[in-house]
Amino acid sequence: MNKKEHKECMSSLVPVRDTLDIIGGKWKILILISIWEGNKHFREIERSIPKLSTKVLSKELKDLEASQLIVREVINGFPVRTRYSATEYSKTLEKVFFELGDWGAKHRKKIFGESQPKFQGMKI
Amino acid sequence: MNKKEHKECMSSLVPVRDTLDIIGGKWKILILISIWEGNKHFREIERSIPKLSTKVLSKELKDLEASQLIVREVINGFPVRTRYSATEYSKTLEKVFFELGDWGAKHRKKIFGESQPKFQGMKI
DNA sequence: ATAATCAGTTACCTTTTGGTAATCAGTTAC
DNA sequence: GTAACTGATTACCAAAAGGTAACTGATTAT
Repeated sequence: MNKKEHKECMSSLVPVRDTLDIIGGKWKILILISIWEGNKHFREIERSIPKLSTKVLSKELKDLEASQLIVREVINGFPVRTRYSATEYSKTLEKVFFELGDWGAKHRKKIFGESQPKFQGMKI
Repeated sequence: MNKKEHKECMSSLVPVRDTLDIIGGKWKILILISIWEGNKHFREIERSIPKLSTKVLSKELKDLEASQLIVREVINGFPVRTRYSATEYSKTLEKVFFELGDWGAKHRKKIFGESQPKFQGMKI
């Protein structure tokens, strides 16, 4: 066994980690999907995702903005409102999402049989 | 705005979360790739991944085994050895990995330009 | 006047995660 | 006989993540 090659062979993994750093974690994709589905405002997004606190939402939105997946606009008005929207760039994640969802669905069948749980039953 | 639809629309997300629960996190894919690349034994895998501690590796291997992505065999012998190997089933993750890596590579280019960091430079 | 809405921020505390070092038993090399 | 290797497990501590509740300031509805 040639131990020389151990460390170098892992470099293929860096981009994979990059992606997971950006969309991984408990909330990022939930939030992205919520915005894709049409939720635009802070409270609206918050209410669309059970158990998500304002503090965490606030932080995650900043992360997503920094990754250029969403845009934040402040609308001056009576009660100040902000509008979050998904960028064109965020749509490049479509294939990634499709594969994640596809594998997850098949895996769920393999493990649990045919049952398809509701969002409620999700362990968050 | 019809608030009725908020909760139901998120159900598409469940399988995506399932997948991320299984291969997400700091170490899971690193370990899987290490095994795919040919590392078979506990110490061998440990040494192939900088900064990975025995405690965490031990836990992650159990998780991966529970997800049926790897198999653990104990080989009775002089110093007891264990052999970890990737299952056929783990190969169904190929497309997922490809998309994760592909998006990550493009994203890295978008953010940093052409530079391609070594494994060493990885933030772990 | 009082309460509620909007979009957050802050302080405080708990839970989870992760790292370090010691230890186990058995065997081999020096 | 002493050290080192194998594959872990355990106890102990540090850091990170996450939850709760209070509060901002302006406005509108009761």
